[in-house]
Amino acid sequence: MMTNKELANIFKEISFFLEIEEVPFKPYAYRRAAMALEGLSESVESIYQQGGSRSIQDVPGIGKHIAQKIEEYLETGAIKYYQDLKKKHPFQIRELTAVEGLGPKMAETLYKKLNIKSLVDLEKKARQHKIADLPYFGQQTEKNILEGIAFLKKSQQRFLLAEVLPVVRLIQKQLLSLKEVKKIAIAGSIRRMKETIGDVDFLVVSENPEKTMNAFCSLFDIIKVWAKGPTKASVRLKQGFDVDLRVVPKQSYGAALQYFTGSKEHNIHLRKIAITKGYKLNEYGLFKKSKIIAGQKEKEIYQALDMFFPPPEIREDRGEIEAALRQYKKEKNGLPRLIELKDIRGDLHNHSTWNGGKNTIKEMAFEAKNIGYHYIGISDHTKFLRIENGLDEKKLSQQAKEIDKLNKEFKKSKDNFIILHGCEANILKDGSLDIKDNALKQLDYVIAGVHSQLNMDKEAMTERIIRAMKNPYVHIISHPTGRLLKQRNPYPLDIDKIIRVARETKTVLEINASPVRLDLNDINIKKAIENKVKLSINSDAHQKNQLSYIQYGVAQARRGWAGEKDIINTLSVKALLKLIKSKK
DNA sequence: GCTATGGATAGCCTAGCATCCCAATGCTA
Repeated sequence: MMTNKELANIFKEISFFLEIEEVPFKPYAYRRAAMALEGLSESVESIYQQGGSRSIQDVPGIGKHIAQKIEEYLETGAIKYYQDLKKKHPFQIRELTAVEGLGPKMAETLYKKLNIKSLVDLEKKARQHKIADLPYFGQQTEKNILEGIAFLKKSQQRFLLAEVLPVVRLIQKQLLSLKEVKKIAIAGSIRRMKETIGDVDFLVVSENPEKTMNAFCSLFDIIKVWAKGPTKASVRLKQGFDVDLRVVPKQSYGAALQYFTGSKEHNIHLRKIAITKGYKLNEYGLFKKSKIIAGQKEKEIYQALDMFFPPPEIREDRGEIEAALRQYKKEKNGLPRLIELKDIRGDLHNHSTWNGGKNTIKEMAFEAKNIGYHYIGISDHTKFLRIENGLDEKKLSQQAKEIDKLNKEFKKSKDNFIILHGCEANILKDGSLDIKDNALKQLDYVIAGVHSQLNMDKEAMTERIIRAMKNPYVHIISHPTGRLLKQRNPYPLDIDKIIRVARETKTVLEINASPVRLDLNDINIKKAIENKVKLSINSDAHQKNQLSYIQYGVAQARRGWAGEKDIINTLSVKALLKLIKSKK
C-alpha cells in the first residue's frame, strides 16, 4: 500500500507542475488519479502483477497514459515524465503548497526569484523580509506565510473530533442567543462527524449580518481574525483550530448547508447529476436557467434531483448517491437505516479500579444504569499488562464474586440491569493469549487485543490476530488495527483477511469509541458489514465519564453505514449472550 | 489525460475573498 501512496504523491506533484505551466485539464486528471490511488483498497502493485497495465486501467480515474506511468514506476522505480518536470521545477512543491495561502504558482515565483526550494528556505527568506519586496507579494503575504509555516509545524493541521465538538457546541449556543440570529447550523466535516477536523464551518441566517459578524469576531478564545467581510468571517481559536462563519440568505440556507457539509467528492458528484438533469447547483440553490428550484431546505435539493436525503455522515461519495437515487425509485439497496445512539443497550469494553481504572465496578455500573443501559461489561486487562496491573486467573475469579454480589443487589431491587463479566486478554506475539482457557471459560465473554510488539510485518501480525480469533473462547477483537490518531499509524495488517476469518470464526470486531482510536475506522466498518461480520461499539472507558465516548463510536459506525442489526450491543442481554455462545 | 459517447471528439465543479495594485490573479473551500 506504500506504493499507492508514493504514486499518489508523485501524481499530485505532476498536477501542481502542470498547473504552474498552465496546461489545461491535465492537472485535474492527475489529481483525480492520485485520489483514486489513495482510495484504493488493493495495492496497485498486486493489481499489476495479476493483470498487467490493462487491469490498472480498470481503476476509475486511471487511463492508458497514467497506467503506463504506473507500470514504469513499478518496473524501474522512477517515472521519466515526472523527473523531467521535477528538473524544470526543482523545489519541494508539496511541502511548500502545504502552507496555507501558498499555491503552485506562488511557489514557482518564489523559486525563480529567491531560489526557495523547501519549507526551511521559505521560512528563512520570509524572516529576512525578502518576500515582501517581490512584485505581487507584499508584507501581508510574507506575514501570512510565516504564520502558515508556524501553524503547519505546530498542529499537524487536524484536530480530534472530540477536541473540537464540545467547543463548537458552546459557540453555537452563544451565537444562537443573539436575537438577530434566526438559524444556525454546523456544517463541514463536523456535521459529517469525521474522526479529525480541519476547520469548523458555521452557517447563519441573520437579520443583522454586521452585528452578527461583530459578535462572532469578539467571541472569547479568539486569538486571530483572518478575515471579516459582510458574508464571511474566519477566526482562529486558542485551541488552535479555525472557525468560519458565513451569513447566508434565508432562501439559500438549505443549499448552503448542503454545499458546506460536503464532502467535496459528494458535492462534485451531486453537481454532475444536477447538470445531467439540466440544472445548476451551487451554494445559493438549485437553478434551472436563472430560476431557483430549491434552496431553502437541504432536503428539497435532494428531492428535486430525484434522491432520498443521505445522512451527512455517509456523504463521502462511497455509493450513497447511487443508493439515494435507487431508494427514490423504490428499488432495492437504498440508503441504509443507520444506527443511532439510542439503539445502544450496553457497553462491553470497560475498565475498573481492579486494573488502573478510576472508578469501581459499582460506580461504573451505576453510571451505565443512569445512561439507560441494560448492561455493562467489565473487561479489565489480563496479566501480561503488568503496567496496567493485569489480572491473573485467581484475581479474575475474585472479581467474579464481586460482580455476582452486585448483580444480586440489582436483582433484588428489580432493576432491569446486569453486569457482565469479561476481560481484555492480550494477544501475545505468537497469537496465543496471556491467560488460560480455563479461566476464560468462566467468563460471560472475552475480548482480546494486541497491546505490545506492534512492529511486526504484515503477514506475521495478520497471522497473530487470526490465531486469536480461532480461539473458541475469544468473542471480540478490540481496536483491531491499533492506530492512535495523530500519534501512531495502524500496524501493517491484511484487514480483508482479518474480516474474512472473523466471519468464518464468528468473531466480533470492535469499533473502539475512544476519540484517539476510533478503530475500526469508517472504511473498514463498511467492509466488515459488507462481509456480514458483526461489530461491537465500545467506549473502552477507564473512568465513568468516559462512557460518553460511545457517541463517537456510534458516529464512526454511521460513517461506515452500520445499522442496528450490525452492532451486537444493541441486543437484549439474552440475545447477546446467545449470540456469544454461538461461537464454538 | 480521463470519461463518455459513439468510434474521433467534447467536456472537465464553482464562487468569494485577500492581495496586489487600483483590474487581475491565485487560493481555498
